[in-house]
Amino acid sequence: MLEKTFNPAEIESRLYKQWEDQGAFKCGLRPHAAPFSIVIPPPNVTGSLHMGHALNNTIQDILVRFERMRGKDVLWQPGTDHAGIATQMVVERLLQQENRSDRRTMGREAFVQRVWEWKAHSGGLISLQLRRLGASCDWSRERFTMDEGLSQAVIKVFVQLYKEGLIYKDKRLVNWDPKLLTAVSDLEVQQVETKGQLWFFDYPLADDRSRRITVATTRPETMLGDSGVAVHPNDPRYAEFVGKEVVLPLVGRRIPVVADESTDPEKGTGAVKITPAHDFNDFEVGRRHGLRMINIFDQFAKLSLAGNADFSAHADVSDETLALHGLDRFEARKRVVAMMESRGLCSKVEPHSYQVPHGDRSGIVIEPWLTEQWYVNAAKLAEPAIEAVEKGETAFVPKQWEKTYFEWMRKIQPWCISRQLWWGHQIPAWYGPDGKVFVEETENLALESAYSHYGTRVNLTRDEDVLDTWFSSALWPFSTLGWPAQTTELKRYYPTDVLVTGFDIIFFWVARMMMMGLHFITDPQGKPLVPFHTVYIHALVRDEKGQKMSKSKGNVMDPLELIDKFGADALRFTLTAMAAQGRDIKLSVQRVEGYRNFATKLWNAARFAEMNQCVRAADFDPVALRLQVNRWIAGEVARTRDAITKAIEDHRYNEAAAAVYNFVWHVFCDWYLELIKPILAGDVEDAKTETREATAWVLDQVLLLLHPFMPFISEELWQKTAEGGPPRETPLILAPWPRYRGLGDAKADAELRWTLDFISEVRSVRAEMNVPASAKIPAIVVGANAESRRRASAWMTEITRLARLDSIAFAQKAPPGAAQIVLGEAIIALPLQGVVDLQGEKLRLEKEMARLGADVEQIAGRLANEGFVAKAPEHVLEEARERKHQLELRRQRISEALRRFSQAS
RNA sequence: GGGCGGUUAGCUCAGCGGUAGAGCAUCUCGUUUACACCGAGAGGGUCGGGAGUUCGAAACUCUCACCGCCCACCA
Repeated sequence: MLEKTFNPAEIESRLYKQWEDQGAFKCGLRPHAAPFSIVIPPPNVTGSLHMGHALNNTIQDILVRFERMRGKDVLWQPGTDHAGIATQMVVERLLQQENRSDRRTMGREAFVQRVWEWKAHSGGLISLQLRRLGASCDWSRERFTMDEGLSQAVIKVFVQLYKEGLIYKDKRLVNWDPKLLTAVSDLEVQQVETKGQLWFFDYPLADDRSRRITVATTRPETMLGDSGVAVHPNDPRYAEFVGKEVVLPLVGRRIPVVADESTDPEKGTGAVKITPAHDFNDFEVGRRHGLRMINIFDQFAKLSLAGNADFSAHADVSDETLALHGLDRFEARKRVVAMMESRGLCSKVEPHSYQVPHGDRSGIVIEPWLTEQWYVNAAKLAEPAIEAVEKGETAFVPKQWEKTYFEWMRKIQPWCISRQLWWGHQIPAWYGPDGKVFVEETENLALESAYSHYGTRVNLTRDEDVLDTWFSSALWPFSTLGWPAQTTELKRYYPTDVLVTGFDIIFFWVARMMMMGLHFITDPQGKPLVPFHTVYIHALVRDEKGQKMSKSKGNVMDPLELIDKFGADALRFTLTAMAAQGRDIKLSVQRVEGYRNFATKLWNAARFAEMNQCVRAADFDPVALRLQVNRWIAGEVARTRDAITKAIEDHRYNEAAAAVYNFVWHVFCDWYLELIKPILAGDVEDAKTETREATAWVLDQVLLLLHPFMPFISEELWQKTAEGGPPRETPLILAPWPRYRGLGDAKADAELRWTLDFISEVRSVRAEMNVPASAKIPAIVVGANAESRRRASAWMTEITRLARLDSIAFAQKAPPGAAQIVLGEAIIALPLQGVVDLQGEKLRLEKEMARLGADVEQIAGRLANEGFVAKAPEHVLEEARERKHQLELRRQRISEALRRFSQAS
């Protein structure tokens, strides 16, 4: 017996456990079937489920459940990412709260140990939360990017790329995060629009201190590191200065004025101070002109002047300048400005808005800083990755994202992969006494290598840095399958089929997986393999006002709360229904509530079936149905099945959801169940039996078709409806996706269409004429042909019930004072004397007449157009002619009705 | 500056060259025993402006306006 109300919370955990216990999520259950594989975008081990995850994993789960039902051998590979910076920050904060020693006093080994402990106890919470969503991952294969095996893959990749010259060490400017004290990659830097000021500083000419060149800057404090001034070669204002020297105020250093194409005469004063060690553009200018790189900051972005050869060696550096030593860069800014002002060298200050780079994790201003780091030659690896998408080996859906991918890949910069952190994959590089580097998979191999290099045993010290988290994520599609070992899983499930992800990590992740996959994995013939054939890029989930959800805005919707309140199925269905391609999702609680109602609706339909003994029959064959209503609904099932199948194949999830929703609610519940009530209540046993079986069958099909979207309620009903019928062969999750042959009956469809129209039209007129629902009125069918008379008689019970009529009669003429409805060639007259407002009815008919007139005119115009008749395809013409015919027929009937109407009054 | 989206009913959005759609909201009616988390019905749109292609444009092209997002610029 089904409970009166559907209670998702009660069934969800029970069913999920059941599936897991049954091993339903496991790959390899169907060794002879075609494989279908998806790797999950590994969430951060520190993460908890947010709306983006909910959408991302709902889509994956739909695909996975769909393909599993289609009989494939499905692998949904789950796991988590060690998330270097994020995790290290979490544990450091924890240490701080516990008032324990910080990581530096703890030491590296102890700290890393502590992170592992944290991971064991609190990490991976998100894996549990994914289960609540219903994600049918093969948890027996769960992986973590710092697992032994995956770490092996990381080391191997690093070493090989190094030996191929695709990984190298370089000293250049990096994005330095002075809070996290590590380099970060370009992608981890966010430009933030900032309101600041533009200061105009005068630099006196060395030869003639009365003359000055004025530069404009947003970063006055960096002037201490200036080693030149650049002007545009064609700028007449500064032509005479080029080649001369100016004296850097506060420091006294003589620095040259150089001409450089990159200088924009329009910006600032057209003369720009050059600080090669602290600005990416200046770095290039400095390199072109051989300017000195003067580093004025330490790792905390504090001024570092004392002991700095560029300052202490110069006698003309004032004590006041040296007193700036140790100041934070922003404090230094104020002091430098004050010093310049007091010397009369700050000629102007303007308000100025500009983009300032911030660390996306730390949130503080990034400092370009000169350090030695490890880089990947991304441009080289990008070549085959670009080509693979060009050739369609990997396709993006929607396609427009390919452009984004190409844009970035074609001007890709070297990828800085070293991080000055402790949590992560330590770089397999060892240094000899003279600083020579040995990159090997193990320390022993490095020692061997060093031995043959030096000819004697030496001590090596390992590089302290770890790799960017995305380095290991880039290997995810094959490292999780066991690579570098040539496992059977790797052979069977790689390349994976679909990657489902958000556009925000196309660069971070998708592009890098393409590069690494193509570089390291080949087929038996040696042809490089893409990591996935399709990349489905989904929208971002925003709040109902379209704002990005964020904790600081307080507009975060917690998927788990929504699951608690409305059920996982409702949340999943909401996200699916709204997941149209190419647009962000604005999520509102109301929508979730609406789809919760949908689940309840289905539940109640199942209860209705149960109450009416609609039990599945063992040898049921929908093709053999006899009753028109049952033949019709079977055809509707088949159409719905095809629509859903196609929509999922095309990644149009919202359309798939709409198709199943519309069928269940508006076809099955609103019409079919209402139409069969008289049969079920009647005493024609054959009809009753057939209809019960048909209803049970349709409900079964609904559960099958709905399962990828709403796995819980469908599985629950699947099991509950097993009672009394033949035993279920499998749980729904493993049941086959329906395929039908021979369903769809044009005659039944036409008959039902006619009947449904009859009912709808009468209802509509009744409502418009304010006929009380309690008033049962007669209907008189006028001018009906034999078929319509047959139909009216055959469907008498259903029509009178649903249109609330007391009888249907036939006549040659409509009675006076009746509302009249055109249905095909016939007119349905509703004698409403006394109940109806005659004037109102007349107006109604006239209104319809006018509307019809306009429609007929429009279509007649099209058909009168020679071009249309000559060039439009035949089926379009045929449709137009048929429609015109129908409209004219209808117009004729209405005009007859109007005439009769005026005769009567 | 470079690139990519968006503008369709009050709101949120589908619409993939051939009769303008859904959900929600609104209004009217309804305790007909599956369901008020319901049922029946209704109102509401010259598809941002303009031009073009086409027999035919909400859809394709161009252009303008406004709104987003991404990337590159700390003068």
